[in-house]
Amino acid sequence: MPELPEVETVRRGLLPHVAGASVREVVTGDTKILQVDPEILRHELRGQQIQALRRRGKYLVFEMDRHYWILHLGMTGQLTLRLPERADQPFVRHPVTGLERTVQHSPDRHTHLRIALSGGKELLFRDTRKFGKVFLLERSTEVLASFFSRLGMEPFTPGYNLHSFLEALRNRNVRIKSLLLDQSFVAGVGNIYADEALFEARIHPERRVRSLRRWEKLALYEAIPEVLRRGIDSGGTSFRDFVNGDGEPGNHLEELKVYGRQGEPCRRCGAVIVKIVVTQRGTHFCPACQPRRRVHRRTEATNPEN
DNA sequence: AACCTTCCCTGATGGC
DNA sequence: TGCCATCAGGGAAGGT
Repeated sequence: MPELPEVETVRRGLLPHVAGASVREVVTGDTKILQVDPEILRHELRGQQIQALRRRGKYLVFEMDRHYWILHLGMTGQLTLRLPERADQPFVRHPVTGLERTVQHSPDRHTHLRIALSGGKELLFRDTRKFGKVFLLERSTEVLASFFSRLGMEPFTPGYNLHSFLEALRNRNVRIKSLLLDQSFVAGVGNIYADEALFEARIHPERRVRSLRRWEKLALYEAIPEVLRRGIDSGGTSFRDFVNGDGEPGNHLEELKVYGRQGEPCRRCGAVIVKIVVTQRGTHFCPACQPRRRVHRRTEATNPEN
C-alpha cells in the first residue's frame, strides 16, 4: 500500500541513479498493468533520456524528452533499481512480520516491466497483485494537467493551505475517513496515513464533516502533513510489500500509532486500539483519544488538554 | 451527495 | 496434505 511517503521514498532513492540516464531497452511482461499499447511503450521510450523524476500524489512521473512516463504502484507495486555491480539476492521473509525483503532480486514472474538504462542499470517494476498502472503521455503541460485534473491538494506545496482545505470541506458531509481516502480531496493519503492523521487530530473516523468543530478541522489540516512527513523521514511504512528503490523496506511500521495496532494499547493513553470497517476499509483508532461524540463540556473544562 | 457493490489480482490464512 | 472460501485493499465504475 504505497502512499505518498512510500512513493516519495522511492522517488528520492531512484533520482540520483536515473536522472540523466537514457533508456536502452524496454521489456514488457504481463501487459495488464499497461495503460498504453505495449508496442508503443517499448518503441517510444527507447532512446529517451530521463530528465526529471517527480511525484504527484501517489504517482511517479518520469519526465522524458518527449513523454511523461507515469507509474502508480497500486497495492503491491515495487519499483527497484538493479545495479550491475550488485549481485542478485533471493527473497527473504521476515519470521515475524512476514515482510518479503527483496534487496536486489532478479526478475521473476511478477516483474512486469524492465527498463534497461545507460550505464548498465535497470529499472524493474514488480507487482504481484497487478493493481499498478503504467501510463505514457505526450509531454505537454496541458496533457499532464488534464491527467491529474481529478487529484486534490498536494501536501507540502502552496496548493495545500488552510483556505483551500476549509473550502474543500464545505458542503460535504461524508464520514471524515472516507474523505481522507478520496484522492480528489488531498492527494497521496491512503489507508495507513488517514488513520494516523485522524489519531493525531483526535477525530473519530466516522465523524461527519459537518459535525467537525473549527479547531478539529485545523488539527486535521496540520496532522496530515505531519504524519506524512514522519513517514517520509523514516523511509516509508513496510506493512507487507513496500520496498524502496534499493529493494529495502521502510522503518515506519514500528512508529505507527494506530494502523495495524488493534488489540494493542494506545501509545498516548493506554486504551485498547480497535479496528472497524469504514467505507469498506479497515480502520484503526483509539476509542478514548478519538471519541465518537464530543466529550461533555464539564469534562472538557477539567481537561487541561482543552 | 452519499453510499454501496463489484471488479481487477494474488498470496496468506483458516476450516474441514 | 490438499482443497476451497475468504480476506486485504487503491481506485474506478455503475447502481441506488
